[in-house]
Amino acid sequence: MTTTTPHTRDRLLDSAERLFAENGVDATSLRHITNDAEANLASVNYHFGSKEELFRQVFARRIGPINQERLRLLDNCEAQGTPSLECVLEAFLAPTLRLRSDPEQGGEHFMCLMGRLFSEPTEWKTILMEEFNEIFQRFSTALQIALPEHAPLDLTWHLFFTIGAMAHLMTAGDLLKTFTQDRCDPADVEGTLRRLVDFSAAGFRGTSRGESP
Amino acid sequence: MTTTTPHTRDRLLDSAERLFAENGVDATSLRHITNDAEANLASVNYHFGSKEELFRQVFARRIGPINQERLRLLDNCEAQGTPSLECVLEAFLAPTLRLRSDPEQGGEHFMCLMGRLFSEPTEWKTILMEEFNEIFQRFSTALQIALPEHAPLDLTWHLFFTIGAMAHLMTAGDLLKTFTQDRCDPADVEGTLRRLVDFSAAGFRGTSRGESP
DNA sequence: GGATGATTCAATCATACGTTTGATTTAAAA
DNA sequence: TTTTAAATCAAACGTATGATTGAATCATCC
Repeated sequence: MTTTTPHTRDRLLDSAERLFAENGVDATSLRHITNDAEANLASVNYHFGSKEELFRQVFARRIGPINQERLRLLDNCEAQGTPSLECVLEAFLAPTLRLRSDPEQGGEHFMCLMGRLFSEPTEWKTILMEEFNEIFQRFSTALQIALPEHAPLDLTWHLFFTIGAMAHLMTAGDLLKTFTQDRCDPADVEGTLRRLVDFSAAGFRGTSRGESP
Repeated sequence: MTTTTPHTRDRLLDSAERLFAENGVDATSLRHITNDAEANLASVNYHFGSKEELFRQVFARRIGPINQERLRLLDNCEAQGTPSLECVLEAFLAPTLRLRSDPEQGGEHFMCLMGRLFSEPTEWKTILMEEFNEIFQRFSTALQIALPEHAPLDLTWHLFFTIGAMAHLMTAGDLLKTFTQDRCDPADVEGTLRRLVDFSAAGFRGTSRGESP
């Protein structure tokens, strides 16, 4: 918003995003961030006022476009009449999972950071949830249209499970790759997305067979 | 292992477990812990040597019995011939989810702590994974027996998704309750367990219908 | 009861933290 | 060129951290 902007502010956001993701918010000091960004220690408080506000801005910079993309994809689904379950789920999951292959941006770091936020103490978690409320409501109704015969309460539970699987991919995807000696690789974003969409869709629709052997 | 044990050491473990779960490992200081446990600051380093070792012991105290219970339940499944998918999944999920209703213990705190560990920086995460490796291998083969027609790679992906949903329940279950104004309540442990088992089982078996509308 | 080892305690260590200050540099406006 | 505001800088603020010390206390055994 200033007349001419040196990019110190953006370097701070980039470094903070990466270090928050790699080491956690609490474990990342302003000195780590300013060293990494090759900026003065005081620059954080000059540009952002506090560490908490820096974190909020790191988050706000990315979450808006991501959720916009979610709604855009959902609109695409609904434009062709009653949307399919798979289409709705993909609209929800794709924008975050695709961050992993964000072209030459730090989207991968943000993905990891956002995933971790789900399990962070309440203080930070509420920041995430404020932005998520609208999305949650919007997709809940879309799911009810896609699966009209299911109880709304079931859909809520199932969406919650799906979010859990998504968050786990965001934070521990590299671990899966290590564990399986690269035979499962979340870096194949579209393949991973298809797998998660199919798994969740089957879960939403419910078991197709009886239970006891 | 000493002759007579005052219970300072146990009070430290209990307080650390609770505070680590509520505020995060990094954000919990030894002074918070010792104040809560009504012990002297130096007692942590006397009994455990360091904060990291305290954390390891908090974790080691619980994870062993939990994983033993997992294997016991899995043995129960396999004792009756070829185990059903639901039985195997329940054997995997129940021991952690049931921590929420642990009788007068701090199991709920540990559940939250363990769930967060999945998304914690590598340093702490590896501690979790060392203990998890055997369980992971054991249940992978059990799943292959329960679903012999499925590719092993698919089962690995699906187990990963299931773990994600489980971890999300452990760390953000209270959030689901708040969001739904108590209409979804993870405190109903057996009901929640049944929902997750059914959801995952359907996901494992795959979609029962076509995709496009 | 005195000796011995285990535990607790207050006090302090050096280091790191987020934040603030006031001077200095930079760059656009007059 | 002078003026003015934005931006950067080194230095310090007070507080908190994990760790350590050596004396004091406790319980136990000879």
